[in-house]
Amino acid sequence: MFKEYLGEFEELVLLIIAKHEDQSYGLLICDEIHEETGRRATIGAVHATVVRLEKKGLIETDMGGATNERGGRRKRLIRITDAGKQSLLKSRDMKVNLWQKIPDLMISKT
Amino acid sequence: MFKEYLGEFEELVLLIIAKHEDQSYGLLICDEIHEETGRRATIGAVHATVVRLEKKGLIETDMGGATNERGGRRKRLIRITDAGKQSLLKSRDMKVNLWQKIPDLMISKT
DNA sequence: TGTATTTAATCTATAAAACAGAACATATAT
DNA sequence: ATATATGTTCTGTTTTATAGATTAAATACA
Repeated sequence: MFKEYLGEFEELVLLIIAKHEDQSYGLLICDEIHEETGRRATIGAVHATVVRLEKKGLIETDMGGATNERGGRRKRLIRITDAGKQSLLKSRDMKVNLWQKIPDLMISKT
Repeated sequence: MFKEYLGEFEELVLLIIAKHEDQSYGLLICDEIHEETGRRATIGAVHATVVRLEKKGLIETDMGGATNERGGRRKRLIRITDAGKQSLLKSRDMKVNLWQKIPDLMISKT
């Protein structure tokens, strides 16, 4: 079976998908990762992760219709599932809980 | 080279280490992961991660002296470095930022 | 019509992180 | 001495993460 917890990149991709409600797709996720975090992910990395998230039931996808824009291939539209939301919340809550137990020295005095 | 970002498990282990200031060690981390999250990690997984974190300069370790407890081998004591603290803060800030942009529908209505 | 351009997914291969548990080491108690 | 407790280190495997080349499908326009 697959892992019970979201990997680091899986969580990032899923957060971006959650942000876009149900109009997310591969290349957009790629761009958004860069805009939101400054980090460059390749389309290959994003796609592999999307496949994995779908297998785990954390997202659902289907091919969009023809665009009214310039041109190009149909998008694979992505939306987060309830299980995906739960997974994000669980991950967040776990870390919030741990941060509360870390002493203040974390805010390093120079 | 290694990855620029903390992996999911790396972050968890580093949070536990931060919590313990400078009295952390392998088996304790193992136990704490279970107590804090309910999740069972093996000592092998923890140790491999400690080695990785040290290579990355996010923690420092050295062997402790003889214990005054029951018995047993010396502990490898672990403490987080400034780079480690920065890494945790960066990871947290990135996610806090993303969460702020996720619509309320995340809190699912039944 | 047909060919260039744009947009985007899919495929192939590799590296890094996560995981499991056996083996080994080093204390103390008796 | 040797049993027991505590803890690290080692070996091997699976899952995630990464990169970028290739393929596909739509529109524009000559």
